[in-house]
Amino acid sequence: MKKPKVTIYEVAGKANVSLATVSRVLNYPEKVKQSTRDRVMEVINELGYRPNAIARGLASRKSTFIGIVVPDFSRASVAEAVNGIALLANSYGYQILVFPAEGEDRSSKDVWADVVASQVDGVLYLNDLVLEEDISYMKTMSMPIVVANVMVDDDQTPIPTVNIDYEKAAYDITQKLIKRGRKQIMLAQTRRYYSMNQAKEMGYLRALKEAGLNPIILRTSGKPHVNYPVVTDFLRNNKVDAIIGVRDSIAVACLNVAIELGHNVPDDVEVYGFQNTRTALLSRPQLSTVDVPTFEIGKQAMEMLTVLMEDGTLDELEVKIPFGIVERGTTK
Amino acid sequence: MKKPKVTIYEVAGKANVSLATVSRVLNYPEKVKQSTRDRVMEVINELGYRPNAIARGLASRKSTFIGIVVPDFSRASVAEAVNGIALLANSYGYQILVFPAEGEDRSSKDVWADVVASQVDGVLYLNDLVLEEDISYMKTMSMPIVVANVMVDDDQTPIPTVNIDYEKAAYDITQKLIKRGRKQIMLAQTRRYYSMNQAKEMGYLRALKEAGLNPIILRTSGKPHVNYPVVTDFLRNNKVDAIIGVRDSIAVACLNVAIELGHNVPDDVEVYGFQNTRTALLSRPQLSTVDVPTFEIGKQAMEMLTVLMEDGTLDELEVKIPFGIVERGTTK
DNA sequence: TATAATGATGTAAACGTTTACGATTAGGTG
DNA sequence: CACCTAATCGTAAACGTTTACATCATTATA
Repeated sequence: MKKPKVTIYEVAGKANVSLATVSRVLNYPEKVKQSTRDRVMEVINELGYRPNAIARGLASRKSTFIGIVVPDFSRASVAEAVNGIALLANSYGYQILVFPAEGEDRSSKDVWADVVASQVDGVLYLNDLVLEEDISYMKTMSMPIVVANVMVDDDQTPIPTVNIDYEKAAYDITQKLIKRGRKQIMLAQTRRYYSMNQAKEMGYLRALKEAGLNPIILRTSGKPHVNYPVVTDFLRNNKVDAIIGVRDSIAVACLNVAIELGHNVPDDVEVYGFQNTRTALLSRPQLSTVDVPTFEIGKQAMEMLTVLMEDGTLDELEVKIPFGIVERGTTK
Repeated sequence: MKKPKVTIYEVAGKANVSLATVSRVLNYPEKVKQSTRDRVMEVINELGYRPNAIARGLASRKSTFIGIVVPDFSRASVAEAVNGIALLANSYGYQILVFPAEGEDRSSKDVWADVVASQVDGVLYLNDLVLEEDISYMKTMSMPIVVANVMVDDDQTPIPTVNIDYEKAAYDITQKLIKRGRKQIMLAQTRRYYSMNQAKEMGYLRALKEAGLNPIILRTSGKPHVNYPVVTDFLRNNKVDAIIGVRDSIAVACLNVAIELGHNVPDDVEVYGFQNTRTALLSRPQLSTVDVPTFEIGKQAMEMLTVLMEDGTLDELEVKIPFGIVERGTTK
């Protein structure tokens, strides 16, 4: 059963050429004569030879590995983005190494140390939560990095990012609600500080201010079971006629509570979410939400990373992907 | 900004020892005298030296990389499992390479070829869908493989697997429904063939047969938007008093349709799902479901893989993780 | 005190590639 | 035919580690 790995030497031997030639047919086919190229390729197929990626990485001083640093795979947004990344990475011949940044016992320092040790050619950072510590590590790294779905506040040392314009998205939906006559618009916000959610809050506040309305912000968790009582309590004591959840799951939690408290959705209260995940389709009524093209974000980020790795330069450092607003049953 | 990578030579030079000694303090600390070990460690920290994982892999003939072959990251079950895997992999010093198996243009052959080229020390296979082709590739591979959340039908060449007993889980919930007097129990099944879903169907059928009841099986998609019309149509024309969805999302879709058709849940019809994802918590009423400890499955699979990679032998080839049944608002 | 055993370190050969450089050959050119 | 250029290929030195083996120092044994 043990398959002895076939090396470049055996291919070279069987094809009556030097190992350098074999290497060349793989890497610079145009540099070798058609006839020998064919002969070598035949042997390669016959023997099922696959160059050892490790040795190749060592010799060429580039690993063809890219790293993805993520806090938590189970977040829907990152999983989709990884799909997008994988698609492109593959076609560019890169392999993907994942570095889960979570875990109490793993500090940022450890994670980044692992990243440099692994010799990846570039890094994609997909954290929702902006860690100052991570940002400062990124700035000292010598390898290409692009950051997706995170807003980096500091403008001193710009880092390539790809995002949607969360501020504007929040502004847009808030304004829509206002135009439809809504006056008590609540924002269901996360308790922890996420740069993206902060941006959403900014957009929300800007729209309210322009209309001369007062903000109603409820800071709570992202987890349904802690959400329900908090939201129930809040909605009992505060009159609202519209709710914006910074995530679909939070929006749906609010939606459910509102309906159980006897409100009519969307007549009495309208609800918007953010992300357009599957949960938005599985609520009753179905959730209106901001459509965040996570897959596209991942693809774009990977695209930018490849040009960086090929020593190219980016014409745009902070890319904004267009977003959509999908109206379903929770709005009018 | 360019950080010249520090190599083992520089550490050796600065600590006045040979490179072999440095290597030893990292790999076999007990083999070097305390005093020199301390001195070397000091230099390592000072210089921020991290061994080049690639070179290490080449020299030691093991990469400390493991590969995860998955069809789709956005599936909730795999994302959670990856979290579990990552946790353990890290503590064992393994890095994770992901191989997305999806994509029309990528054949199984390509994927597995990439896997062997990457020189991973072991592979975790997380596909829901059992591809005969993949199974046969796995059997010819010389590296350790463990398969999680997939049922491998063929018992000829046993492959290490970790799972929950889906057949029994389905049997259990079906039986529960029967005991509560339900007679028209519908199974909302996927159209494509998934080995796990097949197992669920078996358990469902077994319980029904024991009770002398007739099966009602609806084969549909996993996607909400195609589900709704199909399920609506079906429920209009068939009387059912209980629904089991092979996935939470399918169960919730059925739940929503049932309620919109005027049925009372859980009085007129009860609903069970499978997986216990976040969607189960965000439905109204909250979904009763089989709790699949995906995270644990991932952990266990990784655990088994490490013993395989250390040339150990597994005492149990097909591990079954215990499951739970959580009763919420859609059952009585 | 001589010798054996052990412990601590150094030397150098691997690991499987890529790639600079040089050698050879073939194809023109005058 | 002599010469030059370009195409083609081979030789050998990297890449940064691990590790078998050799060497030297130290301690225990007789």
